[in-house]
Amino acid sequence: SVVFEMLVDSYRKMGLLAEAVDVFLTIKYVEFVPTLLFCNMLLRDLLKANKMELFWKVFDRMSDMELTFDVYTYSNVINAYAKAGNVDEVKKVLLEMGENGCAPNVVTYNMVIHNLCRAGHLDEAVEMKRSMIEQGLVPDNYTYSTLVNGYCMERRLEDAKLVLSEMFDAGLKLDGVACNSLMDGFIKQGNVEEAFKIKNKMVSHFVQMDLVVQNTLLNGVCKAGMMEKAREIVTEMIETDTKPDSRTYNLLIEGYYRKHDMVRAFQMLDEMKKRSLAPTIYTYSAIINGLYLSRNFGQARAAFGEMIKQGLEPN
RNA sequence: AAACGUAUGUUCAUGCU
Repeated sequence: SVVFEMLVDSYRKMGLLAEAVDVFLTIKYVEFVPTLLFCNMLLRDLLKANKMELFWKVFDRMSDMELTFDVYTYSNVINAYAKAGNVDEVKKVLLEMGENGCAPNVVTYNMVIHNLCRAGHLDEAVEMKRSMIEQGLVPDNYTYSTLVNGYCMERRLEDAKLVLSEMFDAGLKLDGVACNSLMDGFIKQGNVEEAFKIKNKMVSHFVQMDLVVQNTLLNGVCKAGMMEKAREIVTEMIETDTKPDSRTYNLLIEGYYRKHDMVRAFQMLDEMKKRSLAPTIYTYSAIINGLYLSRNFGQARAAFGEMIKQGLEPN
């Protein structure tokens, strides 16, 4: 069995998943049961690589073996159904695992709650939080942040705020991810001011301003045309050693082109390249839109050509 | 033998609405 696992492992690590699965499936004719961890890692790789047919083949074979699945196994199954957008099956996994003697934990519930939120079933998601408490589990930062984000996606910002206070009342410290979801929610409603109020709250609670938060705020000010404020944010990022990424520059480029300032937009593109950040399809989209807006169709076409040359696929 | 090793939340572009 050691040789067997080494063989499958080698294939896995070389990214030859089809081969790994082939070997795995020969188990039927061999007289041993592989370890659960080993199977779980194979499932995880198949999920990551989007090889869903292989995933289910392996899972079916696992079901035929003398294995008792653990929470990791079921997490993989949940992710598999989630990938297919099948929320009903996701919920069923929760019941099934209970029947099979594997009690769902906080992570399992969080995954289900996340998928309910994604499907827009917020009431069910909240209900799910209630039942996890009934099971003696304690909702954590992920649980609350997921719900905050769920409400934000539905534009129910007041409800989102309530969850945030609930989290705080539960004794959890102010969570940067939850705050970011809320800020993003307000920004998408055009309410930059409210977003900055949340930022100030973060500062007063000593919550780290990370790259994601700064990009969120930058998105707000750039969309609002507040480019002086945008420069301030970037300066603050550099001072606090939060390295801008390609999204940061994409947002700046977008902000400037919306103001018909292609000179500064191109300056941002240069600065981005100087920091050895590769332009993405978003970068080129912004540049092309800007050039189109200023009626530079030739340059727009040239930018498109350059994008192709960089090996970026137009979508 | 033990330990280690596998699962969960947030940010960017175009058009139509």
